[in-house]
Amino acid sequence: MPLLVSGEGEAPRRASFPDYLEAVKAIVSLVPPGRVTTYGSIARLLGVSPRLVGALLKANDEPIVVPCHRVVRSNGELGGYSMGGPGVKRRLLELEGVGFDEEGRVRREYIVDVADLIA
DNA sequence: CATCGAACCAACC
DNA sequence: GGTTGGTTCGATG
Repeated sequence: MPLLVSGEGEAPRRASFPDYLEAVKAIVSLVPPGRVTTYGSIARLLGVSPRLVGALLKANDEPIVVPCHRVVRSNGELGGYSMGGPGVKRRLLELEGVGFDEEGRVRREYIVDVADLIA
């Protein structure tokens, strides 16, 4: 059951890409530095498929204002990164204080669910 | 731990 | 009009 949004003076319509993009931006910016969240976590909150979240972040216009590097896979692997490759992504996270294990995965204790951030 | 399949929407060819 | 993506999750061996 997807979200419903209403533009000003416009009939309510089914939320679509740009709308979800806004939501994701807001959510990602809630994640504090030194912590990471997952695609699935966001997806559940918005009621969409995790795949869509990936597509959203890829379509993200401004990676600077929306730190998409703070979103990783649920098993701790980095996932992809459109700009600069995974190496850059890992460096950024390390810079923020996120810990990695020998396998190159984010340690569990650094991963938070967005649900927790709201609660 | 590794593999398989299904769910979902826009972009791309 | 078909394939692909920054994926996930449960089931199975």
